[in-house]
Amino acid sequence: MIEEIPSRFDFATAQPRLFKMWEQGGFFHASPNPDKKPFTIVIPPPNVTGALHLGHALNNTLQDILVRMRRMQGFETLWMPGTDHAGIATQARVESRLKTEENLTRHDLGREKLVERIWQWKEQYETRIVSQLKQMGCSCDWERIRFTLDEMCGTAVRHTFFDLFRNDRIYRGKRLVNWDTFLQTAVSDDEVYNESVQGSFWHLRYPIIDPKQGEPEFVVVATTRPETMLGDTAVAVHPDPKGAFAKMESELRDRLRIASASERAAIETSLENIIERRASMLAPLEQLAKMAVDGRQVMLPLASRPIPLIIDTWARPELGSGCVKITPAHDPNDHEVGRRAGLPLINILHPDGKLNAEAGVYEGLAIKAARKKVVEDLDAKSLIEKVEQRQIELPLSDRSKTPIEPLLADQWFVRMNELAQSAIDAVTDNRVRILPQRYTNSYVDWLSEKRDWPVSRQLWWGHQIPVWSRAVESDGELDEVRRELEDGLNINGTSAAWQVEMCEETDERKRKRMSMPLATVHVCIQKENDPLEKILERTGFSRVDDVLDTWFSSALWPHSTLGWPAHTKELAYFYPTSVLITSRDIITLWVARMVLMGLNNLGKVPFSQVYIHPKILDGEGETMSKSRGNGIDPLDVIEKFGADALRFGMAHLCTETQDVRMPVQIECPHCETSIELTRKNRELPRIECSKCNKPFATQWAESAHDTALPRGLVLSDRFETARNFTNKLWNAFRFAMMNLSDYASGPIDVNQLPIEDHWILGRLENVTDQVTGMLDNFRFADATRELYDFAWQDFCSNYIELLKERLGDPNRRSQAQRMLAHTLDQLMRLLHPVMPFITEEIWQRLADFAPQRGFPNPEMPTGCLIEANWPQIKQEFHDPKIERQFSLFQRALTAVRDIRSQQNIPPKKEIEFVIRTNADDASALQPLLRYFPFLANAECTAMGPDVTPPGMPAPLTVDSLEILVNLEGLIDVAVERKRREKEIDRMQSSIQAKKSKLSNDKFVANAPPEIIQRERDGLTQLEEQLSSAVAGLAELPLG
RNA sequence: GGGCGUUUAGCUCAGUUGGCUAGAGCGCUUCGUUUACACCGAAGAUGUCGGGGGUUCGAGUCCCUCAACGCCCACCA
Repeated sequence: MIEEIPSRFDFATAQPRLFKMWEQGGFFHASPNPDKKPFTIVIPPPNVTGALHLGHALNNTLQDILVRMRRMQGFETLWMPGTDHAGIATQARVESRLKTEENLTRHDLGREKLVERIWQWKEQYETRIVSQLKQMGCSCDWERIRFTLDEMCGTAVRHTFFDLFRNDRIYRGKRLVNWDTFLQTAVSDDEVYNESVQGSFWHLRYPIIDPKQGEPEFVVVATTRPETMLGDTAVAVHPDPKGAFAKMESELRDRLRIASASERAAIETSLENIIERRASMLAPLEQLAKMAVDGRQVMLPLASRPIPLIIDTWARPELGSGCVKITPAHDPNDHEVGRRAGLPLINILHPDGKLNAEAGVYEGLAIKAARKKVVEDLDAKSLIEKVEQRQIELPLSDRSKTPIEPLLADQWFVRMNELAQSAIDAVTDNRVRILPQRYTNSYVDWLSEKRDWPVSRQLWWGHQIPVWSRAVESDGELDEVRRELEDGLNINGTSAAWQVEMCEETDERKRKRMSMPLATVHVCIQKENDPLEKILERTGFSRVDDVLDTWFSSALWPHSTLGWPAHTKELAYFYPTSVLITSRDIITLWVARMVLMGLNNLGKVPFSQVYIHPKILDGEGETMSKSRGNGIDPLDVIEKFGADALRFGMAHLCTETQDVRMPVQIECPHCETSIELTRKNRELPRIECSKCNKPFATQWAESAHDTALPRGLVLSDRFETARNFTNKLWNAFRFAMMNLSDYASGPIDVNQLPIEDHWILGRLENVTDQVTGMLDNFRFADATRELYDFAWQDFCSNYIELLKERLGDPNRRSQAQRMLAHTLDQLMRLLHPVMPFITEEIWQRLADFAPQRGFPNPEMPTGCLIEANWPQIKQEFHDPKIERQFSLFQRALTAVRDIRSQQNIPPKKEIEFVIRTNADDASALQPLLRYFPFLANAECTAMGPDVTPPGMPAPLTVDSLEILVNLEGLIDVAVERKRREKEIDRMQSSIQAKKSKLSNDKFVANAPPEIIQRERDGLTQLEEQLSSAVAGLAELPLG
């Protein structure tokens, strides 16, 4: 019979079979049930840009653990699955593939066709992601799967946008955006990264118009982007250089006072620089500041435009020339300066990165060419003071890897003032708790800035902004449009709303020159395909092309997926959700926005707890990513170690730390040797095995030569422990099967249970209590550790070993079988959330042999473990006395084994020993003595306070026990002497430490009495043990 | 510049409110194939708890300080 069960768990066939069973059994599906309490988690929707990585595996494992536990605890449990359309990321992927495979741009294809292509891509990747999640065992309600760009989410997005628009929380404004000239779209700040490159720093001379006696001829400004000078509209100088220098100096001196030694040198250097600089620069800067106040101008070279000299604190006297050119349309800081000073904005760029008509003769040149030409022309006029070479931080687009150009563009914004405050309040008054708590700081800090949220993106993939706009050129036209909207169309604000955006530029001539309309009228329509759309289009309105930031729809995820704005029964029952589990990098982007949108739309926070899990780094401390070649695919781990091992491994490393390191190996497909992946070898298309010397392919394999080779799995040996654990469980189950063939159900008589049964029942209760509490508090690593130790040590190594003796005794066999079935059953329940597959498999097979089991009376549990009851927390068997006695037994066992091992006594050689101990412990240990022959091939011949030591006693002391093993005829005197001397040494140093502690008056006076008593007792015991050990050593023959 | 975190065995990490003779897994050494399991069992070795100072009867744990590493945010004409 046992031959039918292989000695290793065949996870590869069990996983799909069990998952199908759960899915078909409808266990994943949740629907409102008034008899139960709801437990809801919404999945952080993975982007449809690619496959899931190990971070997702961690994130989703943790969610499934909670979901499965709550389901077993009797909650109506909904885990809402779905994916995110991930706006720019997805569009960029599809566009770049279009380029490489078909040499087409999105403009060749057109909006509709491109979006169609992206939908195809989405289908493909969504399928893949869902399959990955299912292979991991994720018990989401797959019938409810959503997509942030599907119709249901779209309705929620439109309602939300309309509501914000109507309540004046949405506006259009000019804003400098990070413009990607390659993709021709704005990208968000977090899609920009900086690269440090060697670059030039040009110092340009702008001639001063009509310099007076004693005034300089030029003002010098410095820049890394000289071509932007064509858009300059001022030169700024600090209004009070003297005050600025003084302030800097005093600040530095303050810092110097409290600085640490290591900081001192740097501060002193900057202090010297400031003082030196003030000496040479103060007078000229003050002169320039005065000229600025007098309204003087400089001549902008090449463009030959006079531009004003202005004062602004943005010009920092300590930097560069102390003066700064102001290009409001192409630099975020300059834009602010321009706004303060009322400067005109001159945009010199086309969206494709070529210069426009404002650039005069430079029109049509790309930025790079324009820069070269501008520098040449300035040089020809001797207007370049100097060129420095230095390290420059160059902003690049994460999507196209091309330089970012700040560009002024119309963008839509959400006013954050009140919304942000509501989200701050929700956390500060604990309606939402973020764990670990330290992350609340970044959440609150970020929201506190209350910066308006730019929500428009110049993309085609996303929720198109539901606004129709019309430019208005005169006051009369504006009145006419107003009348039409108010009277003609009778827009009353319930299903459409409108705004008038007046041009910031009041000078009509300038406005016309910059072709800015007097005003723009925006109409927002709540419902899709409203007839109003057509009417507006007939009257000169056109729809805004932009789509919304992907986070706009993600922000609605907890309620949009439940059907909002419809008043569904799901929404009423499952919202607010219970917990959100996510990673720290999207606390601001996502978590904060969900909170404020939940409050805005429903008046309730979307979840009460947010658990932030650690980030997984590779063995060198770097972020894992596919592009770096150090990313682990969860499917590789599942293939090699099984889904349960993946999950256990993930949960096991989930401590409260912010990062976790995981060394990455690639496995040779020929001989299964693991080869460490390092910075050196991780980007190779093929690797040669260090053991069998055969080559194999990696993810980078491209040439036919390489792709023909078998691919190595990218893994981490950190999953081996978990895999071994699954196998240990499997074999414990095999053992049970072997011994339950004649199982007969029936009650277990509590009064007849031996001490080891009391002990395991107590442990079971304790572990249930611990694990439940730990999972309640997101202490996943602690919970798995507890389960691992209990299952491996207590259950397998101790309890099963002890049961073997009873199972061989016909009189005691049936009670032992019932205890075995019960304990295994309970253990499987506790492990199920972490390792659903193997536990379900074992549990079901256990039912074949022992359908009715339980303590003290047998019951017939439900068919599937996934819906079985979570073990109850009782403390009936929790008994410290029994725990202590059992631990004494275990330590005595180890002691006897130790002697055997030290003395090299063959395992088959039976040995004898006696135990000298007090009457209480002796009677407690009595029932366990029978196990020594089984577990150590050793016989305890006598026990009690006055036993006579055997012929050649080898003493060993454990707490209150003195164990004397008879070594007659076995002894290696030299080894034994050494062993005892070592033990005596240890005792002596221990005694010394205790003595000095107890002779310290202050310790005796201050320490709590129980601590002192413990020291005294310990000392007495040690001294007794020592004297007996010394005596024993003296008796030892000399060899 | 502001905020946060980490530093404990060769490696990856635990160590709740100070009471520790500092633990686990992997790796290492020795022994073992007795029918659950060699993805196993038994035993063992390995630590100035990053450095220095302080508080305390007592510090891996609390405070100060120095150092190294990492993350986030801001800024860089």
